[in-house]
Amino acid sequence: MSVRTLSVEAVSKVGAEVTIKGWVNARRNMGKIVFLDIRDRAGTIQTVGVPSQMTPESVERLKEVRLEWVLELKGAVQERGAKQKNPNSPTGAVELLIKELKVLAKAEPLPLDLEDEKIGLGIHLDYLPITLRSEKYRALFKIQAEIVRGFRDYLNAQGFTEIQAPKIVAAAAEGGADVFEVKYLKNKATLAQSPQFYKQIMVGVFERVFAVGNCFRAEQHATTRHLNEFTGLDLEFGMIEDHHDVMNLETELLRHILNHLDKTVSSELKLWSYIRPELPEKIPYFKLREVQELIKKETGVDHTNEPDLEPGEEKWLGNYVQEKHHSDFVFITHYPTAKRPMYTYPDEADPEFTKSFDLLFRGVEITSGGQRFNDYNQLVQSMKNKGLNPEDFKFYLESFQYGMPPEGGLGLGLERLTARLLGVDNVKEATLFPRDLNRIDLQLSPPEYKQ
RNA sequence: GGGUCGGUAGAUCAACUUGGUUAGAUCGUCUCCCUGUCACGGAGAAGGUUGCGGGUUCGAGUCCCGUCCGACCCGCCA
Repeated sequence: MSVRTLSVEAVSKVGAEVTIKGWVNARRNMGKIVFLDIRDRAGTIQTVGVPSQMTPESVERLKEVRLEWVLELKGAVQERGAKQKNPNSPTGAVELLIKELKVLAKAEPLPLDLEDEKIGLGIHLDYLPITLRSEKYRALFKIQAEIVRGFRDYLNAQGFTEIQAPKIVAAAAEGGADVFEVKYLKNKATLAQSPQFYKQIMVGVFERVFAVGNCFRAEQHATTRHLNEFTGLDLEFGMIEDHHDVMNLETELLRHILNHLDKTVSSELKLWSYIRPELPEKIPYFKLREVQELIKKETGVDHTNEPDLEPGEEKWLGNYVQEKHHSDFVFITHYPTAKRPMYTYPDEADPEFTKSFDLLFRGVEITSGGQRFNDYNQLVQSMKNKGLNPEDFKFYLESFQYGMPPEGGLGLGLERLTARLLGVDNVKEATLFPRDLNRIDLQLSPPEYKQ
C-alpha cells in the first residue's frame, strides 16, 4: 500500500504499513537513532530511523542523508509516546518508523538557510529555485494562486467569460513608448502592456469578459512596486451606467477574494503579517481634486494643479481613510482627461476630467479602471485630440463601428495586491520570477562573470 | 533616466569614525560523541585576493578616484 500524500488524514492511520516519498526538511541525528522530517506537497511528517528496525542497506543510506534529499521511505505509522507528541505540527501525534529507505535524489549542501528571515532580497532572488521551497514562500504563492482562483470564481458566477488575450500585439499601443519591440515580426509588433484593446473588443462578443495574463512594461524603473513583467487581472463588461458600476463590482469582487482566502489558506496567511483588510460596504471615493484640496487643508502642501497624486500622498491618503472611514481601500476618480488614455470617458458635467478611477490599497495603487468610450465617433475624435492616427487603430475600431454598448472595466495588479495583503515590502518578493532591469533569473552581470 | 545609501567567509553581520602585527562572531558545512529529538545537544576543524582596477602612504578592509553590482527614493504606472 502506498500513501501518496502526507496530509493529516493520510498519515494518521496508526499501524498502517505505508510508503511515502518526499524531501528531507530537517534531520536530527541522535547517534543511534535519526529523525528525518519529510515534506511533500501536502505537509510534513516526522520519521524515525532505528537501526534494529531497518534493513542493513537502509542503515548505511540513512547515515548519508542530508537536507533536501528526496527519499522513498517504507515503514509503519506509529503513535508517539505522550511526552513525544508535538502539538505544533498537524502530524505531531504520529511518526513513521522506517523499515526501508531508498534515495530518489541527492542534494548538494544548501548555499543558505531556507527558513532564514534575514536573507537579502538579491540573494533570495538569485537562489529562487530553492528559496521558493521554504515554508513562507510556499505559503505566499499558494495564497497568490487562491487570489487568482477567487477572482475567476467570482467573475464566472457573475456571467463573465474568461478570454486569452494575445501578448504579441500591433505596435500602435495605448500609451506609446513603454513597450518592448518584437523585431522578429515584419510588421512592427510589441509585447502587450495590457489586454485593454482585446478585452474591449470581446465585450462586443460576450458582453462580460475577464483575462488573467502577463503584461509587459519597458520602463527603466527601480522601485519596490514596479516590474517589467507583471500579472494583470483584467475585466471588462457592457451595459453599465457609469464608472460606479465598475467600482461596485470591484468592491464585491475583493470581498469574495478575501472570504475565499479565509476559507482556503488561513494557515498560510498566519505565516505572514496578514491583517485582514477592512472593506466597508461601500469603499470611500473622492475626486482627485477633492483629495488634493484635502491634502492642502490637512498638510498645507498645495498640489491642487497636479495631474496625479505622488506616492507619498497616496500613503498619506491610505492612512487617512483608514482612520476616518475604517477602510484599507479608497477610490480616486476624475483624473484629468489630458492624462488618461484616449479610450477614457470624460465626465459630461466637467469634460476636463474623466469617469475613471484608481483604487489605492494601503497607500499603493493596485487598480486603474473606468468607463470607456463606446461611441465610434467620440472615440475617433478622442484619438485625434491625443495626436493619434485612427488609421493605426482600424482593427480595434471595428468593434465600435458595429454596436458597442456603454462599457467599462479595470485592471488589477496581482503582485501588488499580494504584497500589500501580506505586508511584503517589495513587490518582487511577491512575484514568482520577477523581471527587472538587472535581473532575469540571475543578475545579468554578476561580478564573477566580468571580463 | 535623476538621486541616496551600500558591497567584508556559503548566509547574516562586526572591525571603518581615529589607517597599524595573525580581519572576528553567529548560523550553515565537514569530522567525532550521543536511543526521543522536533531550530536537538556536546567537542573540534575547514572556510576570506575585504566586488574589481588604480592612487595616496613606511603601511589600506579602513582615505581618494574610476568601474561593476545591489537596495531604496523620484519620474511613470498595475
